[in-house]
Amino acid sequence: MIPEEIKNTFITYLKQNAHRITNERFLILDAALDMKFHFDADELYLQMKNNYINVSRATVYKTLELMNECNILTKHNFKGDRTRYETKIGRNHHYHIMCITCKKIIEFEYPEIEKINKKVCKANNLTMVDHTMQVFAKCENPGKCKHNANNYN
Amino acid sequence: MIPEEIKNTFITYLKQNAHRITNERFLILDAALDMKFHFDADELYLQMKNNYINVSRATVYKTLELMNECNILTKHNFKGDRTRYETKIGRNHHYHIMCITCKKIIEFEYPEIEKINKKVCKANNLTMVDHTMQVFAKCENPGKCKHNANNYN
DNA sequence: TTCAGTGCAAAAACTTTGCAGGAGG
DNA sequence: CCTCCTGCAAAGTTTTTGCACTGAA
Repeated sequence: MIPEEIKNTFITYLKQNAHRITNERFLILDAALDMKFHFDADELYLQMKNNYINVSRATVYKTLELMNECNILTKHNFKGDRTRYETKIGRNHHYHIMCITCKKIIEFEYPEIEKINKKVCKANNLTMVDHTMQVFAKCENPGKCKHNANNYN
Repeated sequence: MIPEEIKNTFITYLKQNAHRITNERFLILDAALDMKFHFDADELYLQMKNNYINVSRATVYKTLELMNECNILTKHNFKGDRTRYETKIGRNHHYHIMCITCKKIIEFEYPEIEKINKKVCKANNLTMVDHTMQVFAKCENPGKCKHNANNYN
């Protein structure tokens, strides 16, 4: 079930940009919101297939891009890894630390960073639209990671 | 001409990790240091070819990875674009704003962000190794970007 | 009715790998 | 002399595209 507010955000964006309202787009939005953590296009496609929701890979890629454009999703890249997505809904802006030892990801919030970025953009006659930060770190004792983190995949 | 200090950093890293000291690796290091801005593996490969320095693409990819590991280079990704590299030599850590209107890139320094990240890592029993941030912004009047920026490519 | 969206497969773009020959330690 | 490195081509991975058909407006 897609929250009304998000659905409206999506519909508004589609209409404003002369995109059509299609059932596939809502199926993909719904499935993306169900993904608990970061995911990539192919994972979402397979997840949907698993649930007998058949849309093509091409449509998944295109729709994720639309959802990124209207700020329902953020894209992340961790140094050359495939592009991963994350829904923004109900979440404050946050950053990612990847443990280079165990590949797990820790998230943290730090509102001041957003303020800094907005300020710098303004000083350059720009309006900030989005920002992402990836921090890479390692455990003190490799092989025995004790930090509290999510699985990457 | 590769600065002695960088050369030594590279050699030390190679030796410590049982990698061999080869001529190709120095050719690629040299060429990478000559690149003025961000570049990707293929651009570097073609640039070298242009200068009649023949090494294979595979070797370029592998060597860039080594140079990243020993902190001579940083990797960046701008939302799904290909992996781009940047030499760290003689530069403070800095961040990137990409104008989504004209695709140009502005760099800025802000040492406090690094401090914040180190602090957060420490709080999670981690040691920060690296970090990258990409800010996306747009001009006030699209089509007439007046900010002072570098070409992306 | 019209034109954007879809699915499919094929292509493109980027990166890694296997292997045979060559060179560093 | 034993490995690791290199170059090449081939394969792998991820993403985009062309095209005929379908369906939203």
